[in-house]
Formats: sequence, structure tokens, C-alpha cells
Amino acid sequence: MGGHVLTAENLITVLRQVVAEWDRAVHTATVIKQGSLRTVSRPENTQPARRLTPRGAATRARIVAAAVELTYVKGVNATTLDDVRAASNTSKSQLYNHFPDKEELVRAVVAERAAQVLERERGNLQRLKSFRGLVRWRDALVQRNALQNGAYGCALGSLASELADQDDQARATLAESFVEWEGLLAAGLRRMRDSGVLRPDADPEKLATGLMAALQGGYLLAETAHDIKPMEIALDMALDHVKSFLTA
Amino acid sequence: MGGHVLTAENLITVLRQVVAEWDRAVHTATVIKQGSLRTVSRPENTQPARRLTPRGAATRARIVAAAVELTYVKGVNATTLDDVRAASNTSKSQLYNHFPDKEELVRAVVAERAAQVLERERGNLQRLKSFRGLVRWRDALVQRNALQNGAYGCALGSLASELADQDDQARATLAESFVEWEGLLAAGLRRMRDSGVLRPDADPEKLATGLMAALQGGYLLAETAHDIKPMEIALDMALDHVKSFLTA
DNA sequence: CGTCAACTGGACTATATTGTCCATATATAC
DNA sequence: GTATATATGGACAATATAGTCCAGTTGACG
Repeated sequence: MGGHVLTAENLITVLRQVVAEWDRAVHTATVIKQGSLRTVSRPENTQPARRLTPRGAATRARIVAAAVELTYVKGVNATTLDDVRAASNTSKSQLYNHFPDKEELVRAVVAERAAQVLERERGNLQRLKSFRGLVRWRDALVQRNALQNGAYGCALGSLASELADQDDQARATLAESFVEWEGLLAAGLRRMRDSGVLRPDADPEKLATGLMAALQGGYLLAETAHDIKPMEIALDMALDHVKSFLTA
Repeated sequence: MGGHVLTAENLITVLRQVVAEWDRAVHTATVIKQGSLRTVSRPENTQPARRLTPRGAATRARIVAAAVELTYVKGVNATTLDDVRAASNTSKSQLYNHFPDKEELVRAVVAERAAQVLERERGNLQRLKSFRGLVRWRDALVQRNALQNGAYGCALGSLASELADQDDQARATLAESFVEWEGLLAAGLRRMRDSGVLRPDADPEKLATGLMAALQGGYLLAETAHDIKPMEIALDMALDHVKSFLTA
């Protein structure tokens, strides 16, 4: 204070001040420029009015597809927007054009994955009406997971585990998806009960929940062990449980 | 190049160069200073030789305990080192004194959580010898999880899901822990089989894996639905499966 | 075919988080 | 009790990542 000796500290401080002042000046200029460019005729409160052209829709789909892929392999938190940008061959501004922030992109990923899984499972389960059919369902899941030796786990379960305590909206969507998935199983089991394959005291909803839990637990153990055997054992347990309700 | 007009860009460039040069100079000075402070008598290749005094051990334990807590509630990726520092009432340098990086801290968390769960389960399972005992085990887990309405999931399962595809060493530790946990169940089931409670054709290992999968799947569904019912249903299915191997 | 809204690219800023450094304090061993 | 290794605190640097901005391009539609 009051010293006139130029020390390194002094100089650095001075330079910082200069730079900061510059910064402020430049910012002010930019702000003014922006303001002057804004057309006055456009009302400020109008919402963006997103009406996608085919090109925009394609870009959006490409972004979501890349994000679905990356988050499945790396996990949601380990996937950066830059990863997504690169993989989808787009740019930062496109991401923010289609999604207000990362959270919304993640929600789109959740919705897309849920749609994919449910469509697949609808195909596998809508004609389920025999125990043999349930075994085929089990085999298809095991085979699919064996391809990657159990890595990455369930497309929905891994999201659920990562997001459940972090984004309540995503959690709710996932919860609904599980309900719907179990519903597909339950419908098949109900058909089996109504046709006399299962005893009348079989509870389709509870059996479906049991199957889903075995599936999810199996996924997790397989992913951790890098071995699908626990998944097979878990599903076989659940199938045995269903079998115990077979007539005759 | 060759121009003598001082523009803002020029000035900024020059300043950046000056600052960079300074930086380099300061760094060199620091390095030299460090070098001169080093006692020559100490061999360079000696490893840090971490031999904790009681005080250090207490601090380390405090750090791990805080990290265990925070990662359980917020997830591993959402827990910052600054969170851990604040919660453990320590400082950055302490963290890095005890752990080379975040990854190692996470591994310590994994080890600690595994130790905690296994100790608890050892207490719950080491005297397991009847179906009643298995029901008590189930009830204890459900009650414990009901306290938080299913939130956060299993202390090990949630870690497994988050780390399995991200840190192979952590994954391996978790896999071993699951094996040990299942081993506790299997040992109890084997006692039941040997004492004639279970039929000779009961496979303790498979039954244990089934129980564990139902437990983990139940945790996940309960966490997602914010409702422990699916966990109860899943465990009851697994218990029914064990029951189907009871004699008489 | 011209106009304009919508889309695109990428440089840039802001911020959060990890990781480094060193002067000081403390405890353990001699 | 002194010496020395170890632990501590907090300021600091480096980096990674989210998010902003705008000039320029494209394509739909009159």
C-alpha cells in the first residue's frame, strides 16, 4: 500500500485488473450489439414454437440414437455432451436447439429406450399363452445378453439404477415402463390361467413381478460377474415358480 | 506480422505471451527450489512408505465414512471430492494424502461397504438353519429398506450397477462380495439340507443365487417404484422356491 | 425465385471439479 | 526435549464439461 516498487505480485494484479476491465468493456459492447439486432416486432413472450421440419426431426433422432448408444455403454453420467455431439455428427448448438439441457436429453434417452424395449417385448410376449412360450422368452433374453457377456446390463434397469435418485421425472417414466413390461407378462400369464394352463389361484401380476425381479437381479449379477450364469439361474427359479402353478 | 499498429488482438496476444513466459519462469524456479530442498541422502525410488499413525488412520476412516454415506445417497458420480471434504471435516490435501485420486477413494468406499454388508449379513445368516430363519432374514431386509421407502437401493447393488462398466477393479471386488454373500446363504441352506430340512436334491448354491437375484431385482424395482411391495413379492417368490425343496 | 423462419457450425464463456503445492502444525521416536 | 517424519489447511492451477452466442446456410412456402 503506497509502495512504488514494482513486484511480480503488483504487476500480476495490475494486469488482472486491466484484463478484467477489458473483459467488461467487450461484454458491454456485445450486449449492446445483441440488443440492437433484436427485431422489435417480435413479441418477447412467444414460446419457441418448435415445429420440426423433416431435416430437424432427422437430426434430433440422430442425437437421441447416439445418446442412447453411448449412455448404454458408458453410463449416463460418464457420457458427455461432446461425446454425443461427435457420435451424432452434429454440433453443440444443435443439441441445445433440440434439448434445453442435458437432463432433457437424458429424458429423451429414457423414453426412447423404454419404447425400444417395450416394442421388442410386445413382439415377444403378445402371443404368450403356454409355458413353452415363457421358456422361449427366457432364452431370447439370455441369448441377447450373452452376446455381450452380460456387460451393460438391462437397457432399462441400468437407467433406473442410475437415475432413480437423481431425476424424479425419469424415475417415474421408468417405473411406468416396468409396469407396462410386467403388464405384458401378466397378460400372457392371465391367458394361460384363463385357458386352464395355470391353476385359478395363480396371480398373474405377482408372477409377473417375480419374473421381472428375477430378470433384473439376474442382469445385475451377470453384469457384475461378467458371466450370464446367475441370470440363467435366476430366470429358471422364476420359471420354476410359475411352473408350480401349472395344472396337472 | 510486421505490422506496428497496436490492436486489441495484438495486445491480448502479447499479454498472453508475457503471462505464459512468466508462468514458465515461475515454474522453473519452483522446480529448482523443490530440488534443492530434497535431501540427497533419501533414495529416489523409495515408495511413499505409508505407515499410518493413529491420527492419520482416524482421518482416513472419517473420509471413507463420509464418502460411503454421500455416495449411497447421491451416487458415486454425483459425489464430488469437495462434498467429501466438507462432510468429513478435512481438506483437499488430506484426501490426496490418503488416496492418490478419486478412483482409489471410490475403491475404498466399495471395500468399506462390502465389509459392512457382509458383517451385517454374517450376523443374520451364520446361524441360519431353518425356513423360519430365512423368513426372518427376508423380513429384516424388507424392514430396513422400508425405512427409506426403497430409496437408494442395495448398498452393494447400486455400486455394482454404477461401477461395473467403469472400473474393472471395483467390479471384481463387488463380484467377490456377492459370491461371499451368496456363500453365507448357501452355507445356511446346506446346513438345512444336511439336517434333513431340505431334500437332498436341493442345490444350495443355485438357491442362494436365486435368492440374491430376487433380492437385487426387488431392490431395483422398489427403488424405481418408490414402493417396497415388488421387493416383498420377489423375495416371497424366492422363498417359495426354497420351500418347494422342503421335506415332507 | 425470393424471403424468412428454422437449422447449422463452431468459437466462446462460465462453472464445476479434479488435482497440486507449500508453509505450518502435530505427533512420534530417540 | 529435540529432531524428524508425517499430517494438515487452504490457496492455487489445470482441466473437463455444461451452456451461450451469433454469423452464415439451408430449405419450405408463397
